[in-house]
Amino acid sequence: MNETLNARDKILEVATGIFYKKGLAGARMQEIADEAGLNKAMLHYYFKTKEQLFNEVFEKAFRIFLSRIIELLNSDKLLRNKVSDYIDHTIDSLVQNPGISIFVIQELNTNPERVSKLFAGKGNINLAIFEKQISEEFAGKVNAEMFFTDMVAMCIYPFIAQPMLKKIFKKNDAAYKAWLQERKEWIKNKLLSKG
Amino acid sequence: MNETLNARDKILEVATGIFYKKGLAGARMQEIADEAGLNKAMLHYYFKTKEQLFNEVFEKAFRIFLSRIIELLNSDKLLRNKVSDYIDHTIDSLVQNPGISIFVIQELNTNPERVSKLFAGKGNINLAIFEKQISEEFAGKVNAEMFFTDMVAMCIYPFIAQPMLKKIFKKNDAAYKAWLQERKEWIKNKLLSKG
DNA sequence: GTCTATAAGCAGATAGAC
DNA sequence: GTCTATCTGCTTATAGAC
Repeated sequence: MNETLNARDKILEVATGIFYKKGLAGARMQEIADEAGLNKAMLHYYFKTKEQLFNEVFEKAFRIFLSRIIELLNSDKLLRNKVSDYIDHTIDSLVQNPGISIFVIQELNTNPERVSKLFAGKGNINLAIFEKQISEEFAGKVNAEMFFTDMVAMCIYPFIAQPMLKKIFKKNDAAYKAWLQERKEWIKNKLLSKG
Repeated sequence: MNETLNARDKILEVATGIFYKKGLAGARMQEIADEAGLNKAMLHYYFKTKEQLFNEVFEKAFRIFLSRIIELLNSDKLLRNKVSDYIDHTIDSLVQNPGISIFVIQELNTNPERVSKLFAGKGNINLAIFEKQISEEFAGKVNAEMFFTDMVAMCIYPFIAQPMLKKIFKKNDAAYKAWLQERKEWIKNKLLSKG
């Protein structure tokens, strides 16, 4: 990315890529050091332990993955704008951060205590407003939890299952990216239609 | 589960749980041995290396996760039966195999070469029949790739994001399981309605 | 701040007795 | 088949020079 980063940021950038791909247990400090162009001692100088380096990477990932979504859902935008913005933002953000969804999900599963901590901090997702909007829009026929799950699932799953879907649909990287753009509109229609 | 398993099967059973939770790199042969009630030497006696033990676990997981689905999709059932059966089978199967979805997805991501190998073997997913059925049912208005992705995503995502969704929806294990049963019917309606 | 060299501990794998 | 004891190599982490 950027060649003018200081050592600490360079380490973080490189560590992000490696932790995303290999997880905490699979990543090697040596590999991070090599790819960042320094030695292991420097990693420990800036981050003390592997776990601390990992924590910084994870917390940033979680913010990217979730914080704007919480904000958005708790806002007082119109439902269809809210949904539309969620879909655009999520898909764009995941295209720009390859591997982030699996990384976060994997870690939250290995380490479920994190979920409690993280939600306790930044403020919870408040479904109340969303629920009210859904109920109004669909005359009580649509369950907010189901709607929310559908929305998130339809956006995130294509990233989680990317290798499998590429294979099944016989798409290369470029074609898959284009397909994800099409998919934005598909999801909006699917969610907001009154079937 | 079963107390009358022979040593090899007991190891496999225990290893499955541990690999599901911690992955290849995070799992410890010592932990598997302890939980199976024997020692590390026995693990190597039956499986030679950790990787070979892991491979057996993964291949079985992949079969559970995918093989019946391929069969089903390639069958000549009516579309609505096909979809309905897929949803019921997938959700029931994932309820009975906690952690399997993340495990398979994680491994296919760490190790994408596996995807090619596995699909090369058991026979590919053939979308052709499915595509034709969709096109007929929805008068050409529904794209088969999008439909397929929606179907899979809506079923699997609730398992992948289980810790997060439990927290957001404030459900305990029992309530979440009940909700998953409700969700079966919700997904069927959502997919098969003509909005 | 950055490096080299090394300590300390751990985990996978094997040898060999029973 | 099952065990204990041990080897070997790898990985995190630190000590200490510059």
